[in-house]
Amino acid sequence: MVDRTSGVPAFRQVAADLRAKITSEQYAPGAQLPSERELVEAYGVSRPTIRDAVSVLRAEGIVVAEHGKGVFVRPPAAIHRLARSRLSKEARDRNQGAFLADAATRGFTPSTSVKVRFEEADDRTAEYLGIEPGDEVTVRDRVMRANGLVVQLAVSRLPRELTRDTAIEQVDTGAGGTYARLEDTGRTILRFVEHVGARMPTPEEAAALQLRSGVPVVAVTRVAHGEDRALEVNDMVLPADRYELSYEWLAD
Amino acid sequence: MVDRTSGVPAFRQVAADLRAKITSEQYAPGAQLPSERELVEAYGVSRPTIRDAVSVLRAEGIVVAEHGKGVFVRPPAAIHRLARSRLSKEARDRNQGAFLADAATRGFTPSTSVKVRFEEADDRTAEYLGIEPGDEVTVRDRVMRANGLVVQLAVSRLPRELTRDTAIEQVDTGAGGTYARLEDTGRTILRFVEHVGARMPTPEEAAALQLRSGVPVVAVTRVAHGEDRALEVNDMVLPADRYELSYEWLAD
DNA sequence: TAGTGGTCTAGACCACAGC
DNA sequence: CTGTGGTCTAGACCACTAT
Repeated sequence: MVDRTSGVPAFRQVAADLRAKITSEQYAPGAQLPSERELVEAYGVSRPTIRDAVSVLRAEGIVVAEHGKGVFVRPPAAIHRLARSRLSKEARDRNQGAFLADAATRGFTPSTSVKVRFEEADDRTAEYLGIEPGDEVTVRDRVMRANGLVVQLAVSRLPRELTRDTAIEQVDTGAGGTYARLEDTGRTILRFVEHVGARMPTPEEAAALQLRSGVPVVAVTRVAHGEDRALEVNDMVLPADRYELSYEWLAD
Repeated sequence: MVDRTSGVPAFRQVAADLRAKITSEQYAPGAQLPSERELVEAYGVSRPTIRDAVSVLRAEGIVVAEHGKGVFVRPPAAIHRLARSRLSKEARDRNQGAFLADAATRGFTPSTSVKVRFEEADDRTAEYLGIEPGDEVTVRDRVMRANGLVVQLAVSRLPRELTRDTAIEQVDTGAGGTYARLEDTGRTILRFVEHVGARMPTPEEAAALQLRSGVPVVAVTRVAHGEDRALEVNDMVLPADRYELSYEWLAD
């Protein structure tokens, strides 16, 4: 039952009570919550109020609703750790790039869909690549799947002049991937910089990644630098409930 | 007006229409949306339906509601870049640690509240620190502010045996911070590992960080390793709309 | 005082899951 | 078929902001 004199909205009281029962494992991971109509009885409020309470927990990502079945405590997802050291030259030479390198060390079957297009650099891309806005860039738009499930979206952009007459402008870049083809042309990759942030997905991303509500995405922008210029900027989007990034460096 | 024959729920149609007007800058960043009652007229649906539509956009973090004033397109927040190279020994020696190092290079006035306590290691902490669950750990719980605004929560845990009779068990650890005191005892920090993920904040975190709805947090777990063992595990929580982490490494 | 968003009710009907 | 969540209505009153 809710306290009508406390000043705290009824739906927040219900949400807090349900949350407490979840964190105390009175409702364990995977367990079903009482139905909305049962909660109406239990707390003495109307169904829209119960739905407001449940939607708070859904936005927090701690429960999921399944139409026709019920509301369930979200079980913790299996976290994949992506170690960035996999981008070493040695690892690149062994296979087709960072994503497949990761697949190889784990048990899953990777697949990738690639679309190649050309566009004019926007301000942000131009800044990262050290070129002028409007300059032509080669865009490799990739959807990566593990066992058929979409797990990552990635969009690479390179100055067109670096990719002309190379397999980078083809869907299949061959062994070693984009980075190997860049090195074929005499460009050496010396340094990587990654910028890591998080945000809520766009509706398109939520659909592509099959994200449940309340799950943010991790947005990674990786810039590959050569001897005298930036060679590639790669924008990656990963579901935050399935991935964790690991970085390691020496203290001095 | 909504299309009642499409099968798409009315509130999603309204949300999609408003979202399109926002991304096309018909409603520019910072601009006020029409009031809910005006939207009721414009789309020919009831107010709860309009509120459902707006709450979709709020969960996506693209609008913010201000009680008594209106609903506004969220302007892009200023992003602070936290470069992890600031953890070099040189930088540590110059000041009191990573957070103050960051403040020094920017214009803001930093302040920190610290609470020290002791507890038994849980499974996760024990695993990171290479100790047994139940072993005593020293916990430094910190709230970091920039110009008074809470910008980061951090909880450090160290094996108690490493901190006994050191300033690490005091609120003020002195020049160079925790890492410098560890090195005073002859422990050298050789390696850092960071695990980066994202999730929706708990209600406590949302309150402490003054997070608006629809803003995730970036969760960083940093482990500092010495010559033969892990010395510290630090769990940090940052608001994703204000921070971005930068990592840099050499390709080979 | 007027306008805004926030909360809440008591229903109704629909769509989906499972027996 | 029953029970579940999903959508929607037409109001009501409250709390906050600004004039």
